[in-house]
Amino acid sequence: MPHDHCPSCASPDLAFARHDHDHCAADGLARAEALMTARGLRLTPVRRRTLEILLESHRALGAYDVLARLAEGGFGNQPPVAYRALEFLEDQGLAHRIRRLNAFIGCTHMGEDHAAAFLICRSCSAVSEAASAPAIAALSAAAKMRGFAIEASTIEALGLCPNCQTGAPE
Amino acid sequence: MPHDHCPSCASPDLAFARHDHDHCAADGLARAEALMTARGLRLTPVRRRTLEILLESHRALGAYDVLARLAEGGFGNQPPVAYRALEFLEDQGLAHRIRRLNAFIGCTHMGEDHAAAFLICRSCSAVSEAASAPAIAALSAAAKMRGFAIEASTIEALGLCPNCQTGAPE
DNA sequence: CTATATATGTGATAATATAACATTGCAAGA
DNA sequence: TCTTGCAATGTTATATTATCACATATATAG
Repeated sequence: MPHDHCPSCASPDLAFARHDHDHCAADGLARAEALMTARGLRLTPVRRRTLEILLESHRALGAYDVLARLAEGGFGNQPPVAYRALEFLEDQGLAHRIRRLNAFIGCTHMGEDHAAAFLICRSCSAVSEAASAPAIAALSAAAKMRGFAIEASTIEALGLCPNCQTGAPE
Repeated sequence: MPHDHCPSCASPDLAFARHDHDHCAADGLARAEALMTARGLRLTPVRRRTLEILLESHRALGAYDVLARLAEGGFGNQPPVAYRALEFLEDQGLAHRIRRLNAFIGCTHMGEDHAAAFLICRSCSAVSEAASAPAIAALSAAAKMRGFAIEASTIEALGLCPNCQTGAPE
């Protein structure tokens, strides 16, 4: 399932693939702007810069890493500055929290109204985003048996990305 | 899939069901002892007590909650005491970490050599353990497309358990 | 232009987790 | 039986992650 908005994309997700990352990041930012406009919400300077920082790589960044980068740009350097921006981006589906790493990553499927699953490389820390719908469907069977109503889910897999499978530490 | 070791069990997992919890907890402890013996490892007093504490309820407990309970019993009350015991139990599959809650819960499927998925009630905090194999199978498709090798996974769903679906805060 | 809501800044602190090293106690082989 | 070595526990200190509370600033609607 290539991105229909990204003609150069032939892979299900770019995180592990060599690609024009400048394009990738710029595109993400543009999509975010468009979404915020459409929703009547504001991608303020802190929020925009926070997203920009996250989109610089396909790796998850801790809130304090983000905060340090924000401070470099003249924004406040107290934790709430970063946490608030990150929370906003997460609420809007522009970024995701990776619970396994206590860290955050820019979304690579903005606007696709998605619940996401993540593949996290334990060697290079790259994170690829996948649709979680199939996994949730599987979980739903267990939920149904128990009468449990699922509202949100966290689906993360740790392992090795294709680039790290040769010669990575065990 | 009822527990074959538990004749009174008609449900896939007991966490949300009324049941003889004394039996449930005692059984868990006994199974843990048996497993440790079989593996030639030691369920020392701290570890045993830690497991006992976790098995007292089908709720996840923070490491510091566990620590306080351990201290009551005369064990050390510094964080590593709890974290080490919890880590040991987790490594042995006797307990699980719930990442969404930064907390730990006693395993309800000891010895079944399982990767587990969790259904977490946001109202009463009860946690039910399910097999994660089906969900992981679904994720595997995405992993395969990307050439990613899954080694471990975190699968957690947040929602409402059957007991909390009527009249729970939105 | 002003009232209001939204967003940001700041200081303090809470909650979670680990590092490093000392001490104890069990256990296998001399 | 010793003793030697390893596994487990205890303790101090500190790192990391996250939130609260309140002051200030900025945008937007009326």
